[in-house]
Amino acid sequence: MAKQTITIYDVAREAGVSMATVSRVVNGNPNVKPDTRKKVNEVIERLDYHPNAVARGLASKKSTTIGVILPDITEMFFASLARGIDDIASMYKYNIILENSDEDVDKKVEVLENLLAKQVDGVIYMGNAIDDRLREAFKSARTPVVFAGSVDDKHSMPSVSIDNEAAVYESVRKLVENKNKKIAFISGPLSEPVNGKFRIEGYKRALADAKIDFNDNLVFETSNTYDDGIKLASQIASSDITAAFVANDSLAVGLLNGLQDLDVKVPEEFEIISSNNTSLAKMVRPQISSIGHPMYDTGAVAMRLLTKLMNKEEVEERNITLPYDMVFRQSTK
Amino acid sequence: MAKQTITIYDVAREAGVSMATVSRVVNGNPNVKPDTRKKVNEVIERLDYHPNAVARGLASKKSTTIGVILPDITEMFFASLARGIDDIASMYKYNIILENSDEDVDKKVEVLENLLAKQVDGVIYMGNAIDDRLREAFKSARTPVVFAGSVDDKHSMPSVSIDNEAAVYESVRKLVENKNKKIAFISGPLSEPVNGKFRIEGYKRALADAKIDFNDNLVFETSNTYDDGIKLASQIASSDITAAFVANDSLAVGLLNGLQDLDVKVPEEFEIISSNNTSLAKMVRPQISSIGHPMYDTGAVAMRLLTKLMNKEEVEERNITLPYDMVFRQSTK
DNA sequence: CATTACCATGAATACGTTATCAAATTTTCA
DNA sequence: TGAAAATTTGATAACGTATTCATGGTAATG
Repeated sequence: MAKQTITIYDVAREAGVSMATVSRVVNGNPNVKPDTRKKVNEVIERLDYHPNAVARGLASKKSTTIGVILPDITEMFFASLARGIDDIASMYKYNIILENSDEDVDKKVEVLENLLAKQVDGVIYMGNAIDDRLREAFKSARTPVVFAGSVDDKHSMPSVSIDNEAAVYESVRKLVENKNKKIAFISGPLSEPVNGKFRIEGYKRALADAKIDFNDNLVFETSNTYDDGIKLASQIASSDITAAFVANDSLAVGLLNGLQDLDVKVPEEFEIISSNNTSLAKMVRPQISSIGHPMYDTGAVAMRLLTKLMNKEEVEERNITLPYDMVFRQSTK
Repeated sequence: MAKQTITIYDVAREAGVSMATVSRVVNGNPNVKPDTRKKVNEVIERLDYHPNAVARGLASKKSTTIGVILPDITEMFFASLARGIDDIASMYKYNIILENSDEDVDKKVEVLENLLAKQVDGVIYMGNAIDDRLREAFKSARTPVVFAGSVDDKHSMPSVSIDNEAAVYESVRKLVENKNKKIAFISGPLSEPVNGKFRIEGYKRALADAKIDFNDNLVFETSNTYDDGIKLASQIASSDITAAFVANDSLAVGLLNGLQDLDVKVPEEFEIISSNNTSLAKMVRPQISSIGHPMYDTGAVAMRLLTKLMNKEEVEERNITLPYDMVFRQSTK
């Protein structure tokens, strides 16, 4: 009953060839006579032989596995990216080892070492915070790494993302055009470059273009959660702010619902533009205007870039910027 | 520059011991003198030695990796389960290889074989459809498999889930108590046992208890998407149906928004109870009453069960049913 | 002090492939 | 037809670790 694992050696013996030949057949090496190929394939079929990927990995030094590090798979944004990655990965016969980092530095480094120990052929990193220790770990790894959905602000790593500065600029300009004078900037931690550097720069530039003074009191640093959006609502409602750019959809929905619970009319009395345009944005009422982040494509392109790097192909550009679009819905006039 | 991989052999030589001893130290084998352990550890530290997990896997026949098969990681329900799985997995030092199946039978079988080739120590399967071919593949695998979030209706596989029949019964009973006579049952494919068997049985039982005749025209079979919920709305609105159990949150939100767009008042004119209580349910207005499915816990418990099976520990019960709770919000009176 | 039991260690081998290189076979071409 | 070239094949050595079994050393026992 206990059918023992059948190996390449069993196939070789049964087919009357050497294991080298079996290996060639399995790997599609052209240097094998059609007759023997057929014979070997028959035996493989008959014995139901499946190559052991671990042994193969040891011998070839390739695992056909890549590591994916992300903050939290339950965040729609990262799940969408992950889906794009996985689809392209499986197209190229790679598997994905998923690791949730919770944006915890120690955990990230640990997780990376773990992945490297497993001999992954490449790593895709998602997440906004990146500290020197992690950057160092990435650099000393002999394994290609691609950032997806964010860029290392020092541009030391290959990456795929959108131009967040421009996208936020465009969003805020729209709010300005709609006659708003007091426009809030609401995001997660400003320590993350995407917020504290790129996005806020876009915000400032749009204000400057409109000759509106930047006011620190209009910058709200919170977490990217629905609940924090709700909490923020009363504070916002009791101010004279009339519009906000919100860097995350869940956060924006929280704010939206919170404001409406306080009888603030959106968009008549308050306008909102969020970032990412996850499915959430069109599921709430009023539907939220949002920066259309090509999430799936970002993952897909990142994975494609990674395949090139793993293959040591020449890549023209290591830092890829994907186009975004502005999706205006009912949360703006 | 090109720092070559340093192996257990390098450590052994440098520490003046055999590789067997190094292996013992690395694996925490108690049979090693404290002095030598210390010495070896120092060398490991100094050389920055990291055991090669692939070689280890080949030698020990354990990969400390498990496979996770799910329909689509971008569905909140599965993402939450996956998160629970991952947290427990990393607690037990396992890694997760993620595979999206898209509920495609061929792809599932292929994906499973791929996972087995990679010598995963266990598999967690999520998804509602399961055909004989896949069941056969699971059974012939010498690797433990656990179903999470669904049960094989033949109970041939270990599983962790809630009692969907009871949960739907309770939901529909609530709708009956609220004086609804025409109550719709809306779900994804009835070919999936969770819908076509468990959930609809609960629906029928609740109707029978209330002496309401089961009417096939009140059963709507669709897909679990927001858009299909929207589409369904006009059909529902033009009928005399006054309430619905909806087997999926996205679908329910689509229906809710669709109805409201048609000026149907929820819950005054139409009541909705959905299944799963993902974060979506409380993000829309009115908030949706829902079956509180312990998604994270389901994943966590499934993973814990899997560790026991991989460890060949005795398990008292292979089919675990987790408690759910009913979360009544504003979509019911 | 001699004997036994136990603990710590090392040598050698297995794990199942791929890769290298030489040998054997076939094909080509003058 | 014979030599050279090209193609196909096999023997064998990695790959980096865990594991088994034997052995030497040390402590315990009488």
